[in-house]
Amino acid sequence: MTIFHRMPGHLIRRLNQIAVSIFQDRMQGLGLDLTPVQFAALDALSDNPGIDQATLAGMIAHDRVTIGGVVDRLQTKGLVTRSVNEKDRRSRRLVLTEAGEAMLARIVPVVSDLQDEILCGLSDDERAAFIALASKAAEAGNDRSRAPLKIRA
Amino acid sequence: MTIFHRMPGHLIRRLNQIAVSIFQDRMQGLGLDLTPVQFAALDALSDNPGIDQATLAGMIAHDRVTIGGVVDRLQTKGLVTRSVNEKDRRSRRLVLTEAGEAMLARIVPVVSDLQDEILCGLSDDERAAFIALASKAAEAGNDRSRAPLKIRA
DNA sequence: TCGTTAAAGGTAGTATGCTTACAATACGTG
DNA sequence: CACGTATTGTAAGCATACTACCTTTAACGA
Repeated sequence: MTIFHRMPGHLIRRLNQIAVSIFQDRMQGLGLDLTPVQFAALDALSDNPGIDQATLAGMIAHDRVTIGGVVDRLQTKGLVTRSVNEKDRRSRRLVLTEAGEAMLARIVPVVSDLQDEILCGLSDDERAAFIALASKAAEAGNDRSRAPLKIRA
Repeated sequence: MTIFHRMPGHLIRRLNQIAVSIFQDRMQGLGLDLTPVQFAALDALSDNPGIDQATLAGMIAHDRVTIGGVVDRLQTKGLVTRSVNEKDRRSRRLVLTEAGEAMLARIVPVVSDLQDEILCGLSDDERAAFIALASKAAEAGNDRSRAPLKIRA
């Protein structure tokens, strides 16, 4: 065990690797093919129907290019519709299909449930402490990210 | 702010995004083109010269395929040599070049220093608490990852 | 109205980080 | 020794997650 393994950068990467793997296992268990970003996009679109890709990107802290690809795949799967916004022909209006809403309703409880599994090594108190610290750090570092979270006013 | 933004999975992804961005900024500040994985590989190889790609992958918790590509790029940059291990012709002996050792020596203090910046929103006590909790969670979830950490005996 | 600026989405290119599959090589037991 | 098995590296393919750049379109000031 070198000091490398105690560095925040490494630990955070490891936790992310574990979280993504657990997410994938759960989806596979349901026979679904959905990634964490795709879930985030569906969730944000359900709460904010009709937004464009750049706004969506800001809501879930991704860059526009990545979200373009994610929306492509959600559209191919029939979960999202993408149409030119006639009020601003640069942007695309994104709306969940019925299948998209149904998919989201089905997986929301699963995704909520799996969150505890990511931190299964921690007690309830420790998990709460971790979430509080992680929230604080993520908020403080928001502007250091390439794709900051942009919460609408 | 939806509940989504308080989910460990999202927070961890955000922290990783922030950490990678800070790493990239620091490297760019030094005029270098080195990624976090590439640093991890150089660090592990400096301590364990002559290991093969699979062993390296286990030491830094990545899969073999990813490390194959990383080593490719380190070799192209002249930081690592890769040669067939005559004792086991399946594997490749990886050794840092002088340039690789020099590069590592140059960036180790920078990388160590930047760790605090990742968690700049936390006080010293909070940062220590975060690291302890993250270490515990990462260790507990190690086997859930697709590429678990394999510490040599 | 014209010209500058800015914003949205796209393409191309790079690097992670995986999956599956396969060739070459080593290793085990019968 | 032969055969089945395991391991190393790699190829092909997919999905993030970016950068840099370009086109289209909108907004705004003079």
